[in-house]
Amino acid sequence: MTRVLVVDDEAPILRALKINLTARRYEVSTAADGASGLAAMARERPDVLILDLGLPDMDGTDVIRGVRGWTSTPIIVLSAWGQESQKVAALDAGADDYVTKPFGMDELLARLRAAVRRASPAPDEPVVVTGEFTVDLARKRVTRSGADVRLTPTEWQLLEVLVRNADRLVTQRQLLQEVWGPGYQTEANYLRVYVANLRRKLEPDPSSPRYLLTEPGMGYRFRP
Amino acid sequence: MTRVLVVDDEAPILRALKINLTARRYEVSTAADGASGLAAMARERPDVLILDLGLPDMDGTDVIRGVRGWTSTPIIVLSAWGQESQKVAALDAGADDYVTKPFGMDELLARLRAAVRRASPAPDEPVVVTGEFTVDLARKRVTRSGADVRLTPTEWQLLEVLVRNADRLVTQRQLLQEVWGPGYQTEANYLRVYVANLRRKLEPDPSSPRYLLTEPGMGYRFRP
DNA sequence: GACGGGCGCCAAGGACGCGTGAAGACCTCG
DNA sequence: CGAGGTCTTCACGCGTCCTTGGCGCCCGTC
Repeated sequence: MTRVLVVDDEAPILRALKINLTARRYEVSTAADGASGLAAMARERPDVLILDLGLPDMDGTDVIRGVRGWTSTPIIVLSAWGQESQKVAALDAGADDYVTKPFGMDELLARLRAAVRRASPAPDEPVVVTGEFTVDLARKRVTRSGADVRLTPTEWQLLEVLVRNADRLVTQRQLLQEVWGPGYQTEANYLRVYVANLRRKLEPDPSSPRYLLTEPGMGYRFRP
Repeated sequence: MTRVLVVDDEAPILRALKINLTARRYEVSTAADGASGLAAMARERPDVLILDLGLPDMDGTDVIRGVRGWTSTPIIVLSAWGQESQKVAALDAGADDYVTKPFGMDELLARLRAAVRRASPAPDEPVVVTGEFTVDLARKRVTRSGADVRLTPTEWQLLEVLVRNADRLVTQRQLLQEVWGPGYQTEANYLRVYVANLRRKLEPDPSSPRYLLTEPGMGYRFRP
């Protein structure tokens, strides 16, 4: 299910969006100001952010920059009519789309669909195979010699990031950021623990890995 | 340079866009109806398509579907005010963005930048080759005659700075600053040690380097 | 021909990062 | 309310990498 975070300080709009989006089978969470919006982004990792520019505590473009600092989650911006310079600033700060209030719900929903579709251009290779195990990104399943391998949520997220960047070196910072969120960029401990777990479950010889390689001092690399 | 194809049947709008976009250093080509627009897409492979929905010969959403059949080039749609159902149909057909006429040129330009930015997340030159070895910046990988070369973090950082400034002289100060940070700008020792390491790992004859050259008294230079 | 600066090279120590096991905190079920 | 599973945190041993100093060589200069 697609998860949407709505950040707006006007309660009626918040309620209207929540009702409409929930009816369309989106999973909706909300925040009423910029600071708690940023916090919610990090905590809940929604698939899309709908952001009102007229927040009480922060400038809207600063919120956008705060989000863009660590993720490319699509951002749809809401704002009052006629503030064209704001539009430009928001788009340049990294917003993906812009809707002017008052807006039609149908238009917003269409833009939402477009944003989600753009963000997931992954009909490409949903399943990756190695000599030892196979990873099915779409089904979120891992099998090894025919049998399913049980992964915890964190283990799966970590593996997913590595597999999506197959053959690429993924920095420790990047891994921590994408799995645990910003603010964990120094907790390299977690990586050691969870990479060890994955190796134990996936590698033929966990102590001399063939697929989940560590690049000392830099990060990890998945080799298909 | 970014290439834009504008498809619109109204000559004044076509001219205005062409003038404004050209002034912004876009490379602009035009078409006046859907059929020639599709032909131009296939022929010229622009980086972005700006499409007016009100064309004389075809329905706008059909043009979008025709384009989406074979490429994911960003599409920005133009249309008259108030036709909300059209907007929805266009976005669902695969358009990336939507601008209502009359529109401000600044907004269109901002949306254009956003579309291009989304489409090309990799403005880098990811791989550099020499006669002896290849450096893949994106994958953070160095191969020499087919085999991977193991570099330590510091070695890699140093090599990366040199490769990104290929053919340019990089001063010792700059290298020390970018690899070790400010405050190390006098520790020229480090450079000697690590350049020697890199040469040992990459040069065919480390004692008479062909790719990692010393510029006495100044710094170093990478020659691809 | 002696001198000195800049560079290449080597080797040793100390610091740092990684893998590992284990224990406590936390959450989510039954 | 308890039990199982999951996440966090910590300490230890080991291997690697960084730092540092010294030495010799090749230049230029005096």
